[in-house]
Amino acid sequence: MKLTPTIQRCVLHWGEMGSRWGVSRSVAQIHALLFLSPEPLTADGIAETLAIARSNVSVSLKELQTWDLVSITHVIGDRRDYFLARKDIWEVLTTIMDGRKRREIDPTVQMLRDCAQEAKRDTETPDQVKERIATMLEFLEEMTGWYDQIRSMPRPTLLKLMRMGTRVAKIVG
Amino acid sequence: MKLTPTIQRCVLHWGEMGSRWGVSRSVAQIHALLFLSPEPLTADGIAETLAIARSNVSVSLKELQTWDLVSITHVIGDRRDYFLARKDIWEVLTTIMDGRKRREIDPTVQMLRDCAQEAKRDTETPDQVKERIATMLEFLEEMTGWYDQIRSMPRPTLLKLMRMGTRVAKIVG
DNA sequence: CGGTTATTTCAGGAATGTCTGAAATTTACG
DNA sequence: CGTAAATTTCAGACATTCCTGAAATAACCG
Repeated sequence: MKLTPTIQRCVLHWGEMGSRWGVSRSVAQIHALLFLSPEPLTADGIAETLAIARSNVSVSLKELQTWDLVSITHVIGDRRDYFLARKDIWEVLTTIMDGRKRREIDPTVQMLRDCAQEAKRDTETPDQVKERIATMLEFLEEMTGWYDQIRSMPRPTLLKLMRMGTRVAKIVG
Repeated sequence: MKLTPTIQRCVLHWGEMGSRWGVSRSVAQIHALLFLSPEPLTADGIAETLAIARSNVSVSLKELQTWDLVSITHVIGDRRDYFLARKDIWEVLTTIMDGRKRREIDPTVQMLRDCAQEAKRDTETPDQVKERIATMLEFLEEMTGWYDQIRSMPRPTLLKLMRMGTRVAKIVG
């Protein structure tokens, strides 16, 4: 895949953003490249285009597959793996958000549940602190519950809702 | 501030999560401690409670202030600074989200705008790629626009909307 | 099988991020 | 002012993460 200035810019930017999102620069760059590429690419091709080690491409692609953002295809008469990114931006974004929720929010909710449970037998932590923990748990549960509901809605419905913006409040309220 | 097992657990967990969110462990731990603490704390007190260097506390508190999550108070007859975290979880969360949007999403939207602009004069990047960039820009603008609208709604309205969950779709659609 | 190509594993080096402690600076009081 | 307490700065130690290149493994073909 030829790396035109425009594509390069996207790839580099995506790479920088990636490191803020908890994935390595390579992973993010590879994802950007595959996302933009009209055709599937080989691991060797990616390594060459981005000038990174072949082995690095291998592990990065594995990670992208665990995120469900990249899959493998094959072409007849060629035994190399060809890699392909999800092209639907909506799916890409929701996949990433779901993953982050699972890795970052859900464990926190669990921890708070445990703390709230423990707090009953716990005489040494001040009531004010216990209450703050309880409030936080309640809030997070409400938020994640909402998120799950939103996610369960069919996309066209959600899109319509989004386009209405603040007007929904007037109609409902 | 006394570090009971329950509090310690929250602080440690928050610290681990923090590093996934792009803030250092110290910053996250200090934030957790201040958030739970019923009273404002001194920097020395924090350093002692969490067993981290005084200087580390100093820079971490500065960072938390740039995030608008922590502020300073004073008590009469004491010239030390006392630090105080926002206690309203809703505000804490929206403050963090606003910050992340500003630091991560907005620059990406800007980059995509620049690329889309540049694409007009650009003859070497394939049209398919240009189109993908355009789609992505469009989508992100729609999402951020929705976010801004949601954020502009008064909290009780939003809360009501959240509690309705998927039912809003039925009423509206 | 043996040979060839593709992929993965992994030890160690490079780069980055974090924390500490000493020294410098600021602030406030007598 | 001079002094002492409080805070900040910053160089370098420490830790973590990331990447590479060599070697091992797997997949395929004649």
